[in-house]
Amino acid sequence: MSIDSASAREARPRAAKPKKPPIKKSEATRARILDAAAYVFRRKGYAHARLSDIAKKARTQTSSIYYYFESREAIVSEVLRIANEKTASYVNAAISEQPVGATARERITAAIHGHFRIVLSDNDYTSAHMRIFDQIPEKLQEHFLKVLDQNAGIWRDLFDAARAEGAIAPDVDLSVLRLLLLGMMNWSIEWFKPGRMSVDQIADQAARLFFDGAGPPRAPAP
Amino acid sequence: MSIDSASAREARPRAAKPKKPPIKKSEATRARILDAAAYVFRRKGYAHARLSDIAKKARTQTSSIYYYFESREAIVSEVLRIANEKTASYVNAAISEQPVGATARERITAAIHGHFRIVLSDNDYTSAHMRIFDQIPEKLQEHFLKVLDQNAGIWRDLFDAARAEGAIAPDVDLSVLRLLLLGMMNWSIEWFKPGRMSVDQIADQAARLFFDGAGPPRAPAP
DNA sequence: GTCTATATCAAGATAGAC
DNA sequence: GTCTATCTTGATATAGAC
Repeated sequence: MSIDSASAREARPRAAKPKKPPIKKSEATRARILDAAAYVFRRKGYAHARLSDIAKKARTQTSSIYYYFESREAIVSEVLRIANEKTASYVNAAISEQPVGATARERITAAIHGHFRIVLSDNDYTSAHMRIFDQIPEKLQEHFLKVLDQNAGIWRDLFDAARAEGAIAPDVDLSVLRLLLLGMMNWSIEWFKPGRMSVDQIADQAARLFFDGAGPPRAPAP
Repeated sequence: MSIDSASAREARPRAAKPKKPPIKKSEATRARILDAAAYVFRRKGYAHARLSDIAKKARTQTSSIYYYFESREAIVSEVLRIANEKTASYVNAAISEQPVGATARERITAAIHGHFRIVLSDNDYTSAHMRIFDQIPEKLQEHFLKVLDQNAGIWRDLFDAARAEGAIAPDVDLSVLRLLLLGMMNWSIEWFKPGRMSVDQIADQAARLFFDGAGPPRAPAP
């Protein structure tokens, strides 16, 4: 079974028949199942999510799921693929909203805001990804670790540019810095409760911590 | 079933009988089961850990486990209790190793080192705690969230002292700061691989990031 | 305290009618 | 494409001999 099998279905162009609706029913059902799976995985984790839970949420039957996916694993694989796609495009969008002449610091700040927004959004796909990643079969984990590492490329580029501009001190290890920052952001799903502070306020605090630290200002070396 | 049922067994003093070894066999077996449980939970997560895996690792029988614990849940509860105990005492020890006149910054730095050491140690209990927390039954989660919050008291005290000393800028939100820091540290278990950098080197980078940020030094306001 | 055997149950997956 | 019925497997938990 290919990891991408579920995603390989494309809306194939067909001879124009005015009466046909643009979205086929089967596509809609498949989408409902995926949405339901993301919903259930987010709330119950991978191991405790039953196909019957997913079927119920998708308003269909457990056995009907097998018409669309060949196994439980195929479903989770597709959910994770979509989650990664969403995260990457979200962070990329946040960065490219910055004006052309923006400094590296401004672009990193924008990326931090984008990442917090997606992590703390009510998006079931990305939340499910965080929650279930270390419960899925090893094979899938290995595959998606590669995807994750590819997506980290955007951060590496950002950090390299920041160093070149002098926005990151020369004696800081860029890899560790990136991993510490991502951890700070990703872990927020464990404690964030809407209400006291907005997502953007938290992102501001994090960006400030990232560049300036929590301590008082200190003079540059003479 | 009380959450503490498993821990309630104490080495009860008994009339001195020189021949008796100080550690009863049953205590040793129980400890072996707990060690094995921590080992398996760490590697497989909660849901995928089978009692038979634990029994095998503990060199006993699945059914024998029920002589020591009344359920799977009782085992995990005891593992988590021990994990919390270890973490708290580790961080506390790191702090109290500092000399009496140490600054808040020095004590926080020491605590950061202590926390990284326990998170990235090869201790199965604390690693298992990180891995399985969001897979355990809700009732247990609620209980241990309270324990976690109690343990966070040490960080709150540290931060309050730092603010009083001016080591943390006045416009930083202390709660968010603490949660961001803990996330940065806790997430490290996801990416740390022994080799390139030591745990203490990572802790140094984190402490520096925490107080001074990754950016270049900036002048204090005049 | 430990072992063998087994009851019980839940969940993924499949068959085949409609 | 969807439904009912069922197969199959694997895991927790218990009974009872030793």
